[in-house]
Amino acid sequence: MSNGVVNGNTGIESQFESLGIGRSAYVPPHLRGSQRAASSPAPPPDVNGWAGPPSHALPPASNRGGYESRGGFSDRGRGASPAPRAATNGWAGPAQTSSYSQPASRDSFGYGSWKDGKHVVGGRNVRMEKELFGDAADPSKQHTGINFEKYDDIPVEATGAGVPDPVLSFTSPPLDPVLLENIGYAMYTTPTPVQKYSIPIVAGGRDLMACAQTGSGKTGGFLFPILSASFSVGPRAPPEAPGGGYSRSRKAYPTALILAPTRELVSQIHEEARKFAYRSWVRPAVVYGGADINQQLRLIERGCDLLSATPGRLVDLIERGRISLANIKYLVLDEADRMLDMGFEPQIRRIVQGEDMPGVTERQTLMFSATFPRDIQMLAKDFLKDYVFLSVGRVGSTSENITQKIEYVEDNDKRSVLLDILASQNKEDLGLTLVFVETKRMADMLSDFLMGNNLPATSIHGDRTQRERELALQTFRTGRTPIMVATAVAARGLDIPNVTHVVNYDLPSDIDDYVHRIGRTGRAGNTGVSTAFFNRGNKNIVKDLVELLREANQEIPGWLETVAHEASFGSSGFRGRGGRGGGRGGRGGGGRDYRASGGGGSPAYGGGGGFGGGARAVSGGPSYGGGGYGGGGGGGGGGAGWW
DNA sequence: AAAAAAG
Repeated sequence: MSNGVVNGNTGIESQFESLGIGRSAYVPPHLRGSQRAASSPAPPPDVNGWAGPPSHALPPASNRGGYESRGGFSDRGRGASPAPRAATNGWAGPAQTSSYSQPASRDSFGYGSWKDGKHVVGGRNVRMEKELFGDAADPSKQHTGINFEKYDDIPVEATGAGVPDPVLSFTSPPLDPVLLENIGYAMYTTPTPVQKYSIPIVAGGRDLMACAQTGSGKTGGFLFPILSASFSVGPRAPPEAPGGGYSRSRKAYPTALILAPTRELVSQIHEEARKFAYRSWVRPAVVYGGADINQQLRLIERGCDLLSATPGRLVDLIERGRISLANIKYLVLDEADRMLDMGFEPQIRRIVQGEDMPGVTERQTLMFSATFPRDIQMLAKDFLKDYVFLSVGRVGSTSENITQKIEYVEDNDKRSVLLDILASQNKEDLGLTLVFVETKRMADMLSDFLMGNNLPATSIHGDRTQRERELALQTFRTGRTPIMVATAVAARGLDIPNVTHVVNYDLPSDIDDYVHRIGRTGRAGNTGVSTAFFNRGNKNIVKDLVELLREANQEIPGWLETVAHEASFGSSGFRGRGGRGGGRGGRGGGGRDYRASGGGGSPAYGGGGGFGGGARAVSGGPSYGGGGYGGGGGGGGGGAGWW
């Protein structure tokens, strides 16, 4: 037993290290923690005592002799590679996995391998487990307090030919036992609705189009089945490799590719992939812009089986001949609608259709998108085959775990009102506050203002360097700067535990953006508060906002209803229903399987408004037309209106 | 209109 283990001292110094403060070498987020490990002691024996290990799980790693205390694990130094290290310290534990037969291989202790057609599972590694899964001293990595009952309220609808029955729990089969163990370490106990469906769908070899948002367990929804199958089936030999074996070329041949719109999102997906690939042969890798490309190249060379990437940097690396997609078995497009909004379509089409990626029938493709407008339907038609369509309701908006407040605040008063809010919550509320603004300039100005008022704030937006962005996220996550001012870069997808308050200092003009923003709090069934500053500049969102508040059973200020009524009255004269895109359906689902509703030819082109109350995508008119987007409204006769 | 992403 590891009696000599000392706890504590995860303190200032190591935190500074992990933040890159006081050290010259910049450490990207996906490498952080491996440095710190050298100076931080092993966790106490009970730290890994998560409840209910699968029956095949090994005993807690701390039972195997405290090899860490021998100090042979120093990862210190530049680069802190995630690649397997020579195991200088064999543990004396029981030989419960096949990896024990090769104890000194570089594949031991956290890294597995694939040998002679079999999965050789790596031994456990306390340091790595602590880094990947967190512990009591570092809860920023843990999904504590997940309210799984809330998840069961989320409506899910699966359509398509031969949809497999959803699974009800994490079991083997269909999931690989090694993956189940990792799911246990991450303390996920029950699959979310998306996962219940996606696991058998992907395991059955089907393609998937899912309308779902982060927060619904989407990342696990694609990582679990992909990793599970990869663990069991093993790598695919690169087609170009001479002699059939692995060539020693410097080109990487990932078998799974995940594309996502922002660097932070890609980084976050990679962190999840690292967790669930623990001890397996699969080496996750990540590439995105704004970071040193040579360091990314070095890391890719050390292993690149499951690659998370932003499109631009990936294209760059393909052009340099350092990544080949010829080996891809699994392709995931995350936040597909957002990627198209950001103008990534040419690059995505190039990656999927213009390079060496296997064709649609030779790979499995999964698309995730919050909405299902026509351009996404087109993409689905081109990239997917006979797919199952999954529609998942919203987590945050329809449930009542986020208290949404709307306050009328003129632009000139916003600063002082924000100070009031922050001051009043500071006393008892130890959670994090995320403040959304519309412009990068405002983000800078506001965070400067807050800091000038002795409030620990930081900011994140696209004009800050990648290093600054990552540092901001890190200090926010860890609570060193519990206030973060953000632009749209942080609106979607980011999963930051413990955000208790979201302030919409500037309301967005798109209700979907609003939903995403407030969804940064009240995660996973926890409660959260959202405050929005509303004034005459936000007229364009008022109708959808009121509708949403009503749906979510929130209190609606009388004045807001008045505004909504008058705004709607003002525009309804010539626009019928008013608002944009015909409104949303009853329960706020992400979209609708346009294939199911028949209606004759060329469904890819939408056809028209034959879908009562479905997603905005299939309502009449072009997605961005009609003036409901921003403009419109006011001019047309609202003269007697509230303004 | 702004933001994001390749440099």
